[in-house]
Amino acid sequence: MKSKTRIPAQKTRAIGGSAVDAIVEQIRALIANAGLKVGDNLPTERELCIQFNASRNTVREAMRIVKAYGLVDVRPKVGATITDNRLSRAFELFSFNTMEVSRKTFSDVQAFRDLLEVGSADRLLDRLTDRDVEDLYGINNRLAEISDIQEASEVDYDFHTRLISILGNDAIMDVYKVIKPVVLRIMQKGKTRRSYKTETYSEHAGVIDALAARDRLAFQYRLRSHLMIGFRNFSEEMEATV
Amino acid sequence: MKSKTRIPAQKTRAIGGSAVDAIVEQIRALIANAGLKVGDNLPTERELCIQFNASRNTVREAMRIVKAYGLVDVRPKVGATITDNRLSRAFELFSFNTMEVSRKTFSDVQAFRDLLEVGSADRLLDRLTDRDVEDLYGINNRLAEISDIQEASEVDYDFHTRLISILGNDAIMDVYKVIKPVVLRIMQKGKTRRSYKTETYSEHAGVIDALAARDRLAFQYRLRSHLMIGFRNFSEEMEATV
DNA sequence: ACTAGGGATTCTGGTCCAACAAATAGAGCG
DNA sequence: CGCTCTATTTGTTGGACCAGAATCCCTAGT
Repeated sequence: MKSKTRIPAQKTRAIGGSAVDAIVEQIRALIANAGLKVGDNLPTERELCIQFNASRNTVREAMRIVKAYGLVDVRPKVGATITDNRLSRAFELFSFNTMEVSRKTFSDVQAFRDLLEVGSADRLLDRLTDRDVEDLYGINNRLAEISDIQEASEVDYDFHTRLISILGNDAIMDVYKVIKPVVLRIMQKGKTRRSYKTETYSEHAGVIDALAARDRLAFQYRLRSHLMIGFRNFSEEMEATV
Repeated sequence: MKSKTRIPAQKTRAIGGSAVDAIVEQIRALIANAGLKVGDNLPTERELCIQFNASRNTVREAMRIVKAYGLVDVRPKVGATITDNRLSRAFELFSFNTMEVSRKTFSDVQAFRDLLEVGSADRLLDRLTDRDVEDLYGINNRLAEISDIQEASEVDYDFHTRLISILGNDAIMDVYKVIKPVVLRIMQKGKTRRSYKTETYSEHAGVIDALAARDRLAFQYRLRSHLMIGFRNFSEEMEATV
């Protein structure tokens, strides 16, 4: 056996996790503990090799992950610079538009939206202002003037986001932003089968009417129906393809 | 110069993009064009090397990305199996938050939890099994045997996570994982003022009792009270400090 | 002859290494 | 001031070995 001074990360890593995963975690910890801010630089790959006792390939694979997470921007000669593009990276995950959202993902997300949008009716009506109603009508009217499905889905998403924004809850808004790509995909799916200019439009209008009339039950009923219709379309689609 | 039959990917790659990025794109196209569904397998790394005309390390870095995107699940000897964990990965990007919990963040997150936990009572009771009740009692009993606040908070979090898990909704579970750091801080804050061995414990027990009795209203009332108590504590704390 | 068990083999991802290529920040020079 | 040149850093390559899971194959027992 050759004389090696260092013990490979392979041997020392915790059971169950790969060496790469462990190093990803160490890099995260490094950023957090060293108090590195946006614009600062990480040590070079070779320095990290020494520091983490791993080969350069392993460190590189870990760095790829951290880069994919949008935490660093790495350039030749310059090294890895701290950034924060996590939100935009989250969107990129779903740029794999060639692959369909799986059925379970779809139903989970729709159930989640039902919980958020229908479930928050009380607080929604508490905080509702005339301005909110105006905006919602305005957004919905844009739907009737659009001929592109992609664009119509964006407007549809805007409608639901505007609805949720009434709650004034940043945590919920952030989550809504993250699931935007999936929701868009779901909406596009629905709009290939239905005429958004008439059906989606009138369903939205019904929801706003109920809001304006402060009719909680009507609001919940119409909104839930609206979400469920999309679900039925998707289900049939899946049955047909599979 | 050695006689090489193949031209390195390094040379042939498009301007501006790395070879790894190009291969990620090709894998993506492969999944789309071959019509691979969840459960199917990708070719082996060595096969992909030949197919994409790249070295194994390059293919591996690309595969790491695809894996990080939640599109495949890679296991030794078995290979890369198609999955769809993209939503989960998208949320994972934000698990890096270590920011301070402001008062608004606190109240937003608690309202969010109320929406998720109290709002899903119907479906929760639909899906509830004896096993769930057993587990919840088990977790809660651990609370009485712990003397460390940090650890008690973890158990408290486990309790609420186990509760949510009854829904069988991956999207909601993922969201819960994301807000874990904030929730833990909230819980720690609450537990410095109250005795978790008696108060938190009995509140949880009350919630489980209501579940076991299939009493929806009692469940919602007790769970909401439980969440609100924490809110009141934190509010006072904040007033005092700020 | 047939089947179940177990051991050997093969295949695959995981890690490591030592080069070389390409890009570029920065030093040095005209 | 602008150019070139060098040193450093990331990017890519090909080759090697390891651990472990899947598979095959041989043997022993019925």
